Amino acid sequence: MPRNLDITALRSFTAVADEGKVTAAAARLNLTQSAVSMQLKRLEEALNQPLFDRSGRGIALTAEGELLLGYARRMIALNDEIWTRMTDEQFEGELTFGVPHDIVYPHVPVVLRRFAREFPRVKVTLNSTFTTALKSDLERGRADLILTTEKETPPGAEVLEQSQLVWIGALQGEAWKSRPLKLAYERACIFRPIVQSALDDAGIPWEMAVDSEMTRSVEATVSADLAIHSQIEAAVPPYFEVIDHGGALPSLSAIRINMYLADGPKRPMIERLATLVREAYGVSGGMKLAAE
Amino acid sequence: MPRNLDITALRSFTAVADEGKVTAAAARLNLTQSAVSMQLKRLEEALNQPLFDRSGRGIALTAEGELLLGYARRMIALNDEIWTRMTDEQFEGELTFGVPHDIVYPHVPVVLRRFAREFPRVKVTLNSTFTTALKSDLERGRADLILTTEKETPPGAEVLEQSQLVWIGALQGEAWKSRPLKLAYERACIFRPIVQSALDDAGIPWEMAVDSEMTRSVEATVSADLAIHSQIEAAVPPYFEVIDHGGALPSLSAIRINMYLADGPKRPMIERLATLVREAYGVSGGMKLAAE
DNA sequence: TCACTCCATCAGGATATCGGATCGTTTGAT
DNA sequence: ATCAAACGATCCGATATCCTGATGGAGTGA
Repeated sequence: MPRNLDITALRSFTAVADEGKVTAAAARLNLTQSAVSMQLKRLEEALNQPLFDRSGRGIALTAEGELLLGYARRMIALNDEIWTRMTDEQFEGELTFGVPHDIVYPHVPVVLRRFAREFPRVKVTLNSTFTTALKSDLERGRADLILTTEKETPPGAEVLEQSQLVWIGALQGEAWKSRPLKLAYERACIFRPIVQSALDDAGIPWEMAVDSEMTRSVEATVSADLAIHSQIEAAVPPYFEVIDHGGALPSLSAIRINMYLADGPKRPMIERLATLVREAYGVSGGMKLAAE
Repeated sequence: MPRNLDITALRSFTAVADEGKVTAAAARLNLTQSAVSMQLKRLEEALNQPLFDRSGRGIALTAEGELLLGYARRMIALNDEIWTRMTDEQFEGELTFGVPHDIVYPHVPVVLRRFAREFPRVKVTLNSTFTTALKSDLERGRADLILTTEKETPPGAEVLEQSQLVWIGALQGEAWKSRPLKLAYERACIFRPIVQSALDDAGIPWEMAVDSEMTRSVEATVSADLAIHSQIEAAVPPYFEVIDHGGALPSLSAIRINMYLADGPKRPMIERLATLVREAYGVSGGMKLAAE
């Protein structure tokens, strides 16, 4: 006794149920009438149930057949979903995801992992530079989805999180006490002008201890307690700590993490990636939910 | 190119994914190693995707394989659900459903129809007599589920609806104005003593115009406007109407529609039937929902 | 380096499935 | 009442599919 249903037979079954005639169903399926008839017979024998009422012209479902019909449709739908998911071109390709390097953690790795699980045939390239570079990438079509750190949320952007910019340094570091204050920033870091003008306004002398292109240099310098840096409160790496300066340093402005989506044929997958990002940041994503 | 997945192959696929080895999976499936190996090959060829990573000892899923694994489990689960639903003895048998004749409408036909759709292999016998007879049927195991009309809700019963007992008569009938008041009731009708004592208390003379075993006789007499009857407000048939007596007749007591479930091996299906009854009466059925 | 394990592949045979033809039944028109 | 058309079940021969058992090659640990 076969324990497994044959999807082909279920297709014939639903076709016959729809048409009410074996011959018509067979024509629609590009099969012979005899083939379809045999499939129905096998199905009935396997389940040991009469599925059709053959009295009279044509062929009508029995109560058992009605029950199976619902299940058969679900089965076929699932089969087809698997098929498109695994083979359809729509679900393969490449996506470029731009994220400022300082907010890659903690959420982005999780998002990438989940997305890869859902769309294994899509290769996601993570591009982590600075907000300004990312925005130009998006405009030129060199990125499909970007996150940014900005003071405002311009039109076309979607805010994921609003967080405070805070001073950070080495664990139990003392560098923040020295004057002139030693800073370490990448050249294009968007926080750099914010920090500099805040210090100028507060009348605190400062100097750029490291003025590099490389994130590594900055990290190393801060780790060695030779300079301090600033970071969004929600994304401080574990090997640094927020400086408890007790008012000795100026407060920094609030910063928003924004998201921008590119348009185009890849939009459905971009939306899906964006949804995962929203979930990671704990944003409801109301529209998407409402649509389902 | 096959558009339909083979459940057998999916079974092998999940077994291999679980075991991590083709040989072990084959043993579990009572198949040869080569058979399983070829099934995997066919799956990969059909989907045109590598599902396993064969480098090294054993065999591990690729990202595509992981995606398929989730789907495969759903597919197999659905297949097995269909199989048990269509062939398992658990879902065939007979059920006796006892309902007082005067509340068969409007809900019972709907319930029976839905239940038959869900369990075509279960034959439901509808037994409609009087509340007292139904309760004794249930106690003697001659009924699996009964509804009753009673003033109270005894322990072991569940109230479905509380409704007023009202006077009914023929459409635009005048019979309620005559004295002595002409009544038509079946001999065992549970409403009969209620009505009689209400009339006695109000000092209204009455006589039993029809005192029959047959519902038909009662209906015919009332339809002919020769007598009046009483009925639960929520279940007045369309060919009768509630008498607008303006206080000339006494108010009748409130009546509850209760439900009793028999215990035993058929309990799961009885529960399901009870759930449909609750839904029809608009009762939440909290416990059942909480359990899911 | 040498067994040992594990998987892919090949050849042969059993089984399943399909297409074409035939037969019996129902149905509606004459 | 009769008959032709429509329809589904079934039989037969051809083919395709799938399984078993055997063989070979690749990786692995002593």
